[in-house]
This record gives sequence, C-alpha cells and structure tokens, in this order.
Amino acid sequence: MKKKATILDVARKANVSSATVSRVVNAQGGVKPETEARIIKAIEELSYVRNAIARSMVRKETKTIGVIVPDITNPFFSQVISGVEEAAIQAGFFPIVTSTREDLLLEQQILTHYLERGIDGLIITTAQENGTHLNEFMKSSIPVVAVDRPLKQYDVDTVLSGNREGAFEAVSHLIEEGFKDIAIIRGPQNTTPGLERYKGYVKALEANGIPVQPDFVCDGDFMQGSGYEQVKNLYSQKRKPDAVFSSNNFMSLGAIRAMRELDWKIGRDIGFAGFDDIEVATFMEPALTVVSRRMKHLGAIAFQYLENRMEKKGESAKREYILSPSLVIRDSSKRLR
Amino acid sequence: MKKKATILDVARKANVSSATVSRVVNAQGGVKPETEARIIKAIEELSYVRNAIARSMVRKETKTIGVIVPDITNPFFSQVISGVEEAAIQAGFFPIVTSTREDLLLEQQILTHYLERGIDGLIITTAQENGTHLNEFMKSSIPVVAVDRPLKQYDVDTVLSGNREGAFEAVSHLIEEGFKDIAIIRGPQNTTPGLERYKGYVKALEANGIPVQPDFVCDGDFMQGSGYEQVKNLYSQKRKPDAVFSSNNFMSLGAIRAMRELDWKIGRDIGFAGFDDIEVATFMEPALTVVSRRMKHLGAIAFQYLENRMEKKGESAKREYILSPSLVIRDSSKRLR
DNA sequence: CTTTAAAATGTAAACGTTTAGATTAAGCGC
DNA sequence: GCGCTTAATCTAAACGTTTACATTTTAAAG
Repeated sequence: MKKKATILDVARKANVSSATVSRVVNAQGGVKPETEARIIKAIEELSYVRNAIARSMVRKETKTIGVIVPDITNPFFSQVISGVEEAAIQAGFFPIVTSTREDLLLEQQILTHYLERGIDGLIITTAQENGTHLNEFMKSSIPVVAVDRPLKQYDVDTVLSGNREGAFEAVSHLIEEGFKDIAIIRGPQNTTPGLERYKGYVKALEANGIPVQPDFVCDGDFMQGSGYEQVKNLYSQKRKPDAVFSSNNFMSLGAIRAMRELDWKIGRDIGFAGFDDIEVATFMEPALTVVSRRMKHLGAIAFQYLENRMEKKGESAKREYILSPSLVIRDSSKRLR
Repeated sequence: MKKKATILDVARKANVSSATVSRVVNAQGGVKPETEARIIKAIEELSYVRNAIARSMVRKETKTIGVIVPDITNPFFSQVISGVEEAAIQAGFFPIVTSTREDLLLEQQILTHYLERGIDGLIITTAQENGTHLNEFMKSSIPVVAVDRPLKQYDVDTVLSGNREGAFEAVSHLIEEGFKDIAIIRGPQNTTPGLERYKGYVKALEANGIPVQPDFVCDGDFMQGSGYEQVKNLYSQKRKPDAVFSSNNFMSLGAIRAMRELDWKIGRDIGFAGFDDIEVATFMEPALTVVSRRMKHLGAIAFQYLENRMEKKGESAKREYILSPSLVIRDSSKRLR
C-alpha cells in the first residue's frame, strides 16, 4: 500500500493551499463552492483521511475520554460503559475504556498511559478509593468524574447510587416480611459501596429495634468466592440466620451456590435479597429480590457531568449526583411458610 | 494548572539538548551517567511526561490497537475483550475497545475514527460479515484479525471456534440421550456462527438417520427475544419437539424464559442444550448443558495473531485458528423420565 | 473605471517529539 | 602533547495539521 495522502497532496492536486483544504475538511465555510468541489474531488481520488494525531497536536485536544472500570466482565460495569459510550459518541467524543481487574498497579499504568496519550476527560471507578496513585494524574487538571466509588480527596464530580438507601429498603422489606435474624455479607469496608450498604443494613435493623448481631455480619470482597464461603460459614454456626442480604451481585451468586449445596432452601429455610440486579436473578427459582440500579443511565449521567466540566475548564463546582435505586421484589424474600 | 512541561523545558533545565533528553526518556543508552541523573532530576522537578501524540506523529505508530465487538454487554465478548486486553497490555500495546451494538453504521463510524486516529492493528467481530463497509478501512493496510465472524473477502487472519463441531457434539449428545424430535433455534444464516452451528445440527441428525423437520428449524437473531418467541412458536405446533438446541447464550435465556411461562418443564417434558456457556446456566434448575468456549483464550490468540502481523508488516500469510469448544453436560439434557 | 469593502485564499509559524548526521569531548597509546 | 578512536552531545529537519495574519480576488458602489 502506498503511503497515506496528506493534506498537502490534496492541496497540490486541487491547486489550492493547505489552509483552504483544511477549511473544507473542517466544514468551516468561507470557500467558494467550485473550489470546494475541486477539493472534495481530490480528497476522494487520493482517498485522503485527516490525521487526527497531527490535528490533536496543534489543537491540544483529543476528543477522546478515558473510562476506567475495575471489571469489564461484571454486568454492572459493562452496562455503565454502554451508557457512557452511547452518550459520548453522540457528543463527538470517543471513549477509551480499560479494565483494571481491581489491580492498583495496572490502574496506575493506565493512568500514565492516558496522561501520555492525552485524553480530554476521565470517567473512573477506581480500584482503591483512598490510594495516592491518582495524585500524578490529578496534577494534570484533566476533568474527572468518579462513578460508584467517590474520590473524596480530589476536586472531582461524582456519580453515585443510593447505596445506603437501597440497602435500607431491601433489609426493611425483609423485616416487614417477617424475617428477624438477618445476616449481611458485606463488601470491603474501605470502599464506599461496601461501607454504605452496610450502614443501610444497620439502619434498617435499628429502625426496627433489632440489634445487630456480630455473628451475622460477614465480610466479603465483592467476588463470588466470598459470598460462597460466608454462607457456608453462616450455616455452620449454632444459631443460623433466617435471611441473608448480600452486598453485590457476584457475592449473591456465590451465596446462592452455597445454599444450593447445603440444601438450605430459599423460600423454605431462608430468605434472600441482594444488591444489584443481574440477569441470573430472574432465572433462579425462586427469583431473587434485588436492589436494582439503572446502570446505563448512570453511565449517561457520568458523561454528561464530564462534558460539562470539559466545556468550562476552569471552574470547579464539585457536583454530586445520586441515583436512587429501586427495590425489585421477587420471590426470594417471601415470608417462609 | 500551569501548562505541561515539554522536552525542551527539561533540556533547558538540565542544560542539555532535547536529543539527549529523548535518549534518556526512551532508555536508549549512550548518555553519561551524571548527565542522565541531571536529566532525571529535571524531569521529576517539572513532572514532565512525554507527549505520546507528538511521538506517534514522528514515529508513525501509535502502540494502540482497535477492538470492535458487537455487544460489550454479552459475556462472551466481554471475556474475549478481557483476553485481548491482558495480552495486549503485556506486549506494550493499548487496546481501544468499542461496541457497535450490531449497528453497521456505527461500525463504519468507529472504523473511520480509527483510521483518523491511527491504530497499529485491529481486532474485529463485525456486525455484518459481507458488508462493503470495511472496504475503506482495508485500503489502509493496517493489520486486521477477525474473531468469531470471518471476513472472507479480505486478506486477514481469523480466529474462530469450532462452531459446526460444537453444535454437532451437542446435538449428538441429545440424540444419544434418547431425544428424537430435536428443534433448533438458529442464528442469522448470513453469519458464520449462525450458519455453521446449523450445519452441525443437520449433520448430527443425518449421522443418526433422523430427517430434518422443517417445522423444527426456527430462526432467531441471537437476541433473547427471538429465543423466547420461537419456543412459544414451537409449543403451539401440533407436533412438539422433545428437545431444543439453541444457537447462542442469549437465545437460550429467552427460550428458558418461555418454557417457564409455558410450564414446559425441562427434564420432564423437554430436553435442552445451547451454544455458549453463561453464568446463568449453572444456576438454573436443571443446570444447562452447553457448548463452552475458552473465551479469554480466544482473545489472547487473536492478539497473538495480530501482533505477529504487525511485526512483519508486508507478508500476508492469512492464517486461521480454530479453537475447539467442549461440551459441558449438565442436567438439562438428561433423558426424560 | 475607480474605490472600497467583503470574500476567498495563501503564508508561515506553531504543536512536541524523534533521529540522522554533524560536532565536540574524552580516552588512549605513543 | 599529538593523533586517533570512540563516546557523548548537539543541530536541525522532519511528522501533518491548524490558524492568525497577510494577501489577493471579487463584487458592489459611486
């Protein structure tokens, strides 16, 4: 393949200067129709395509935004990404998404890459909320919005969901249904979702005069394995809970798996509710009661905030958006017969 | 924030020329240790970070690869992506992933964007195998590898899974189990996976002397809705199948949903097997028998092929890799009692 | 046919690197 | 101290755009 045609090649062929070509390529107007026609013809004949790299170089903007999530494989994040993507492309920005697999080092690498490569904005769900690994990036003054996990120490916008509120609703619902000994599988307590959901749990119990049983508070890491283990744990205790609330979708899966193995039957022996919906939930028997979030919407909002920040560069509003989740009641939380 | 420091700022501060700084930044050696120390100090003080855009401009390579999938939300693709990502980053390349939502127009837009922006290679599962929308991109001579859906008309490497083979195995298994009237929910017949899996189905029937019943061949579009509808269809026929083979994970989900609604019970009234595993499958009761593929591996291989092509630019080997799937037998295909 | 304003086009300097090729410095044997 | 070789460093030209600013062309007005 012959080398790519440049704007100069086009200019020569159309007998004009590069400036004029640039003007038509960018649809800036102010060029005589017949000249324009000539240029367009030349562009087609040479199958010229403008070099965005050179363009970015002088423009000092890339029309590109970075998106960092911990796990692209988690339906929650892939939905959020999908929402961001749609909004961004719509607005003429191109999202570059990468997944950190919850690896801090990798996150840092990616950040550095973004810094070198140049992005106009960043949407991030960090692997660690309180790390210092973001410091370097933050120096760049590139607009950032944090999704799902806030970055309190920095001046960034934040898009969250009502974690506490959602958990509160779910647990309250369990209580209403008549469950009393409700265990929770928590997420990491150094993450906002983990902590806040736990708080919601506590609040719901307290509001109903039920003391928090330390034995019923189990720690997980948002991964399937921990949900599994903790249920096995709970089952081995002398006093077993009569319901379980799991703090995220993956742990719910693990929990259910364990219950199956133990023949600890939902609907007969135990009630269940979890945070975050997941396809599976509707296919289980019984179907799972979950706190559900409009994930694509979350992504769209995140982009909207980012765009806003990118437009008015200097100003730092530090906005926060909290999307209320909704409780989807299915069979797993029905009172035991 | 003050503007970014450039290599020249560093050079001035360290009292050397930009060339020398470049050498240390790129670790090319040939610079006196004490000079290097001075430069590194300057870099840190100015918190200089090299501008990849300018770099790409002169180097004419971006160390970036494009990845296009139809649906990032489909676990199959997010796993493949994950595999590509890991391999790419490992090799010093940065993947830029975008999802087309099976939209041809969007795919074209993305391609154009890639062309402008410059990528060193492309991994693609196209939304339409026989479109002409790839022509423009192909002119660029950027290496391409097709995943899951081949691009026969072009000179590209291909990474596939044994579609026919997998379907053949699954259907044969159903037959062995004693099912006779096996229906298939096909994928689009203008896509390789859709067509090939159907062929596998036919082959398995024929190998066992079972005629293909036109009434048992249903057309779907790989989306949940079509699986759902086709099962309802099948159920309404005078002569119902005693087993269903679904051509992909999403349609399986829809199919199962319909069966539930109809109280057409797997294990009692009907047998089931599907192509592609999905988390859900193991959580269903009964658990689903599926053709499973090592998706991350598929992604890793794809990158490997791409890297190979990127290295030796000119040569066009046109290689093809076919990953054999494996049949995971669970309860849904058990002989009816 | 001038004059003058507006429209169209051209010129050339940036943008921040990399990299041949040129130049200078350093080290060594005598 | 003089060549000579090798190491270290520098110079300056790319790379392909965009864009102020300058220049030319065109059209309208007189």
